[in-house]
Parts: sequence; structure tokens; C-alpha cells
Amino acid sequence: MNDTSAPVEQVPGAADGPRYDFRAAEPKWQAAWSERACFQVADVPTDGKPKYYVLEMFPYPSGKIHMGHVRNYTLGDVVARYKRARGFSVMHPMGWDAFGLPAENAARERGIHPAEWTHANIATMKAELQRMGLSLDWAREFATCDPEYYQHQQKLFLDFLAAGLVERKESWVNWDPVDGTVLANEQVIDGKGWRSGAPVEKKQLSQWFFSITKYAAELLDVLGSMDRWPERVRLMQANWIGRSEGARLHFDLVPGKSKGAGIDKIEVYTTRPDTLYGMSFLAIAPEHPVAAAVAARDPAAAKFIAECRSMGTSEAVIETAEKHGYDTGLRVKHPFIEGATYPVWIANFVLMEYGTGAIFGCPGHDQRDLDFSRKYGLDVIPVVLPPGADPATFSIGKEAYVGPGTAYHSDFLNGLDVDAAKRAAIDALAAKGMGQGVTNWRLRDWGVSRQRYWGCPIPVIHCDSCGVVPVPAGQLPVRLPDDVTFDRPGNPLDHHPTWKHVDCPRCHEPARRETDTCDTFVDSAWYFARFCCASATDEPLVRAAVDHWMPVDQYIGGIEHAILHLLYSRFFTRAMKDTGHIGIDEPFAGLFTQGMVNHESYRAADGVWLYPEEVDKRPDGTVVQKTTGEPVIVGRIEAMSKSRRNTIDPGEIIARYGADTARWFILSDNPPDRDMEWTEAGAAGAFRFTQRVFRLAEGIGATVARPAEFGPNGRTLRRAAHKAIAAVTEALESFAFNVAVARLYELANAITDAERSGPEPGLDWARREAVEMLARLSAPMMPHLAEEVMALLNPGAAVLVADLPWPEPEADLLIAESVTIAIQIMGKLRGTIAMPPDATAASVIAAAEAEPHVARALEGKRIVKRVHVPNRIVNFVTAG
RNA sequence: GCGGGCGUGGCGGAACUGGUAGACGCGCGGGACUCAAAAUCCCGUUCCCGCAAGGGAGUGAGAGUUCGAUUCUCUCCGCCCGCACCA
Repeated sequence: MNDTSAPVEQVPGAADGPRYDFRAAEPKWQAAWSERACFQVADVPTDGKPKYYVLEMFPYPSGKIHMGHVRNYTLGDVVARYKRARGFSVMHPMGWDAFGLPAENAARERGIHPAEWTHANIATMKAELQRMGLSLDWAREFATCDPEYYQHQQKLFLDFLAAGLVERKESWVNWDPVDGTVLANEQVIDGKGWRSGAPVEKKQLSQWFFSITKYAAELLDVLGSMDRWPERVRLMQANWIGRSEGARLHFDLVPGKSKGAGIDKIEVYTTRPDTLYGMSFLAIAPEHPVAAAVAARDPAAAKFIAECRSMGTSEAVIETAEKHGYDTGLRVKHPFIEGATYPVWIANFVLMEYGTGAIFGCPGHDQRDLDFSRKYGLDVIPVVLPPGADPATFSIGKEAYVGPGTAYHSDFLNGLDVDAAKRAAIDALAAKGMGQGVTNWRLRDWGVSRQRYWGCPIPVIHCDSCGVVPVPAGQLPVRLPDDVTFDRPGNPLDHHPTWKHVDCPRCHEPARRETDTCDTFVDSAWYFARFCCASATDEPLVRAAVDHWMPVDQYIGGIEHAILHLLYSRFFTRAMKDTGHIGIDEPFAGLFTQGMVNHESYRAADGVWLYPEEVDKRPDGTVVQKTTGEPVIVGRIEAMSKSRRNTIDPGEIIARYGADTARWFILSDNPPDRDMEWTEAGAAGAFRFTQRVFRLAEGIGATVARPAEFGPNGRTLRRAAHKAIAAVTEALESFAFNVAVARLYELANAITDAERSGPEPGLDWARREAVEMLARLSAPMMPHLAEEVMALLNPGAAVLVADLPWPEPEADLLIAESVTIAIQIMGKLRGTIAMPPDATAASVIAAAEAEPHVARALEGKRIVKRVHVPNRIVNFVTAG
């Protein structure tokens, strides 16, 4: 029963009369913009206009564009077109984040070369973006997988290396033994490789790192003044960087115990040096060198450490993991208390990666330490007294006390508040040479080595005699070889018969190329700067161009990049500045994070997911499967995903309704930073509006001379039009695109009202003006329709809306002829009156008291107070 | 647990610096046009009482400040997001 015939194109209104034919109009105007190169700008413009750089996060070429792209690029296009009309020289480029794992997966699964797969996807998606009618400067297009791009990235890498911003160090990685590759944290699912399913091993490898931690303080401090970034993104970055103030101090081991051979002290990091007198143990991470030293002589310790390691790394396991410890038998001396010693435990809750991998345990004032102490019967000594508590009776139960208070049981710290006690403790430690105050960071250096083919080759050579040797500038780019195979696991670059074998540039003996490629986040950490001088061949960046256009004035993309991409880009920009490539340090002056595009999901009775086009929504509200007529279970509204089959293909929407409809609906539905729901009814409503605008324009006659006087309907319409200019402008300035849409609906409604009013001198002129404003104000959102309407109004005129300045409202038309004033009695609305604007308080109050409803309600009451807010309200306060 | 955000009609949402709550759209109900349908247009649409005029309630709940609170303050409830044994 397969229906093989093509589905009939059902477009509302297609059957009837002259209609706006978007299928003809949209390509026509796209060609017109392209022919006139409306959206192209120079690397270093000489037009004297202020610059404005609009950028949306460039797409990964996965195959086709999705609704998230449509939303992202529509938002950016509204800004770009609006700012251009406001007189800015706008740069609005587009490119491709083209390196990445999906291309290699396609190669493995389907035998297609990653380059071929990527370029085919780019071609498809570029055509789709062009059909959206975006005001992009395509002359700046590049793909990060092009050697013309990544050669410059290699140059930047070498410059960073020379500047000490790149290091090679050993690090623990997630290693998939079957695929023979490193996995990112998010590619490890329940401790297994996401593709191979093999248990992931922790392995120490030599990796390349960008020294992002060198900029930790700067990256954090500047966040405070980035007022055009969303607050929550700044908070997320601040948390990620994770500054904490504390102290490093060491504890001397009690000598004589053979287990800790060769080690005489343990260093800890703490944020609570004021609680040192509450110490009852010291704990080290299972990976700590002292733990290893103990394990070497103590099989039980070795067993405990092994157990910790096998506990798994998934977050769920860690979260529920009970605290476990092993008493090493070692003891340490207290820094202040003569003769006091404490046990050294290996504890599973101590992290080797943070601080020094060792802590001192103060159970009275740290919940983890308390849990641990209760389990193993260690002492709990409170040393901070909460305000108002009685030192004789205050004790710790199941909850550690972490609030403010004064130190007690603490010798020289007694009586000091927490902050003063911290300072005093640090001073005392420093005086004894046992420790000092330090700032600690959660942020780690950025490991960029990936054992993959489809990425930017890291331009270094490993030589047995010379060590790591940078590839000489003259030998760049290090190109990826084309002839690679994906028939076995691991990195094809490593398997390649010849590619990695080169002579050392320094000693000319046989050596090996680095076969790791860069994390793809590197590619996107500087593309925004490259757009400014996309065709420069000799150097990564042309300073004059970059310094002109950067920073990006408005960057737009998904919240999912709140930390990694944006933080890496901020780091890279600083590193590029410090290596002399550019003159600025923050890449994105303004950031806007858009919400997701969601859709209902549908399942058949047997639980199989159904595509939206497989279901039929009946007028009675029931939803059935088209082929069977069986009822369908309507699921939650959630993010579009292939597995739930609740995706809407933008290509089909544009083919059916046109790009303007898609853009208009996506803007109108809700505020752009929230998740939206794509609905068929909403899209159809947007389409109806495009037709309505066109019909309004069709009703306008030939140009007439501007009359000297307007009748009442003409004046009303003109006020509506000019109020719309002001309101839409304000809405666009504040990213309230849904409000801008609402104001344009109101203008359309006002035009309809005027059409229905009787003939009146000057009304034709006012209608023409209003329709023109409707077109020009909607142009950032529906650019094709705006051009079509303007062409209809001005036959033969050669001007494009895209080249027109933004309309300015006439000031006197923004003042209402009369204002409605609400009248309240004791704050309750009792009536309204119409008054001339800025009428005197006395006249307004007199009119208010005379209003029949108000007069009746005031009868027999004594007015105690009359509140008058000009042009808004009158409120009578009564007594009795 | 820590940090942040959000609760407004059937739905998405609007509301300037505290001043007529529900703009605008979707949906729904009624009507016009039509042989009929589509399309289009018109009217209505927060809830309750009422034929109506009108009255009452109402922005998650409760309190407070104020002539007046969706807006400011406090307490509570619910939902969402980020981080998390970070010492």
C-alpha cells in the first residue's frame, strides 16, 4: 500500500487570485542583492562608517541545516540588516567548522573519504542557507579543513609554542583500547567507549596543552565588566575557572616509620587555615605519591588503592560513593601544637587533580571530613563558635558547622572571626616557613592532542637527538595526506606508510612527525578573527583588518557553548595578542544565547515513533496516523531529535512556505533566548501574514502628492505608522523580536482599519506611507517580501530596501491627540476619561470627578487625597 | 548540597523608571461570502454572578511596603538550568 506518487503541494491560498508568489520573488531578490554585492565589505573599509561585526556560531557541516540553524541565522540576520540600515558598515560572514569525528565515522561506515563527505555537506548546506536570504558576505567563506585555513592555525601554534603558551606534558586520558584512541569525557558512557563499548582505561600519555591557566585570573576578572554577556554565561565561566583563596602548608611526617621511605612531608591545600586546631587526620588521594610509596611495602594499602581505581569514573558512581579510607600507619606533626600527631589516611574522596591531592581533615567544619570521621571513629573538635552559641555546650552532631563565627579551642586564634583567623593562621605558617597564602584554580590547561585523522596536524617533529622540533615556517602547511585508510582502529596518520617519516629539520637525521591532530575547538577559537582577512595568504591575520573589525559586536549561538568554545576563544584571543597577531583581548563584546527549537513527538500505539508528516490532526482534536487511521499518542514537546523523529526539515518548510514565512514564524513565537515550539499552525499563520501584507500593498494606488492636511482617519493611521517606527526600533534594539513582530501586526491592523473607513482627503497618501513603513520595518525579518512590496509601490524604481536607511519617526506624530486616563478609587479602576495630552492636574481631576461611574461611586464619600499621574491615572483616596 | 533563573487566559507571550493586567499571535466559538469547500473578511474569547446594565475575583501561595504591586521586600511551594566529595 505504498503511495509512490509525489505528495500534492498544499499551500494555503495557492488556488485563488493573484497572490504573493514567494517561489519567484525570493530567488529574484537574492540574485539582486548578490549582483549588487550589497553585503560585501572591505577588509579595511574607507567609507568612514562605524563598523558593526555580526557573527553567528558557524555550523558543523553534518549534512543538512536544521531548525536550530534557521533560528540562529535568522536572529543574526535581523541584527545585521537592521544595523546596516542604521548606517553601520556591517560585516556578516559565514564559514564551516569542518573538522571533526562524524566525517571519520562516515569514512569508516560508508567508505567515503572525510574530505569528500565534508565538502558535499557544505555544498548542500550552503545552498540551503542561501535560500534563507541571509545578508551574508560569502566572499569571506572558508572551511576549517582547508589547508588555506589550517596552515595559519599551524603558524599560530608555533608562535604560541615559541611564546611558552604551549607545553607538552604527561596527562591521564580516557583510552579506548579497541579503537586505539583517546576519548573526550563526554564520549565515555558508563565507563565504556561510546563506539566500541570497550571499558575505557586511564592511561598516561604525552599530550600538547595550551596554557590557558596562565590567563585564569584575567579571564575571570574581565567577566565582571562584560555587561553585554548574559549573566548566567558569565557565572558558568566564573564557576568553571573556579578561583579559591586559601593556603598551602606542609605537614612533617613523624620519622621512624619505614613505610613512607624517602618522603618527609606532605603538602596540603586548604581554604580553612583557621580551623587547623580542629584537625583530626590527614588524607591523601589514592593516586598520591605517598600512597604509592606506602603501597610498595603494604599489600593491604595496594589492594585498597586498586579498589578505588576500579570504582568507576562515571559521575553517578562518584556521587553515591561512600567514603572509604585506609589508615597508612604514618603520622604527621601539627604545625602549631607541639607534640601533637595525626594519622595519615588514604581516602577515596580526595581528588589528586585538585590542590595538592592531600587535605587535612577538620570534621567539625567540613561535612566530608565529618562523614569520614564518624565512619572511622576519629575525633571531632569544634573550633569555630557560631554567633551566640555557648562554648560550654556547643557540639557537632551530624552536620558540620560551616558558617561564620569566632575561633575557640585555638590558642592564638581564639576570639578572632573566621576571616581574621585565616589571616593570622597564614601569617603564623609563613613565619615558621611551613606554608603561605595561595590562590587556587579549578581551571586546568587545555589538552588539544587527538589521535585522529580529520583535524589540523600539529606542526612538530619528534627527533631522537633533538627532541621536539617545530616544523620550520617555510615547510608549512603540514598537509593531511589524502591516501588514508580507515580499515583498522586507531589513527590513520599513524598507520600511513610514509607520512610520518621525515628528516629532522635541525640535525637532518630520520625523525617522526607528530601524528596527533588538534582538538576541533582550536579551529573555532580564532575563526572569528580570520573572517576579517579571510583571503590573506601570507599570514594568519592582517592586523589592520582585525583591529578594525574586532571585537565581534554581536555574537549569537547556543548556550551549550557557554563554557568551552567561548572560554577557549577568549584565551586564544589573548594569546594572539601576546604573540603580536592582534591588538585586542576580548573577542565578543556582545553575546546572545538563543533557545532551542522544540516540537511535539508522536508515537503509534505499538510505541514506534512517527514523523510529524505521518500524523493527521483532525478538526475534532484527535490525532491519528495517516496510513492506518489509528490514534496516535502525542508526546512531550521536546528538542528535535532524529531518534524521536520529531524533526522538521527547514528545506521542506522553505519550499512550501518560503524563507520569509520560516523567518517570521521563528521570530514571532516567543523571546529568542527561550526554547520555542515549532508548530504547523504557527507557520501557517505566518504564511497568512505574508499574503496579507502583499494584499495591503496591492490595494495602494499610484503615487499621489503629499496633502497639506489630513482627515481624522489619515491622522490616526499616520500616528499608528510613526508609533510603529519607534516601537519596532526599540524592540529590535533590545532583541525583543517577538515584540517587534507584534507591533507590525498592529500596524497591519491599523492599515486594514483605514481601508475600511470612508474616502477622505489625504487618506491615500497616508495608506501608502503606512504600507511602505510596514515593508521597511519588516525588512530585517522578511527581506524578500519587503523588496517585493516596495517594488509594487514604486514600479520602475531601482532602489532596494536593503540599501535604504532605517525610517525615522516624525516627532509630532508620536504625541497622541488624546490620552486615556484611568480613574481609580482606592486603587480600584472605576472608569476612564479621554483628555488632551498634558492637561493640567486640576482639569483632569475635575473631569475625573464628573465621570458618571466615578461620580456615583464617590457619592457620600469624603475625598482625602487626589493622586494625579500626568497622562496616566487619577486615584481618589476616600474616607468614611 | 552550592549557584542561577522562571511561575501571567486553553497555548506562546506583552506590560515604559510602581500607574487601565492579558497587547500581538495561535487556538476556539459565532457570523458573512459560496451550490459547496478552500481562501478571505467581520464579531467574540481571563474566570465567576447577571438577559443586561453592572458587580466580584484574578499575574504560583501567604504576608509586608505604598494612594496604587505582574513590577519592590520577606517566607513558602513548584519547575528549569549549570556545577558538584574542588578541601
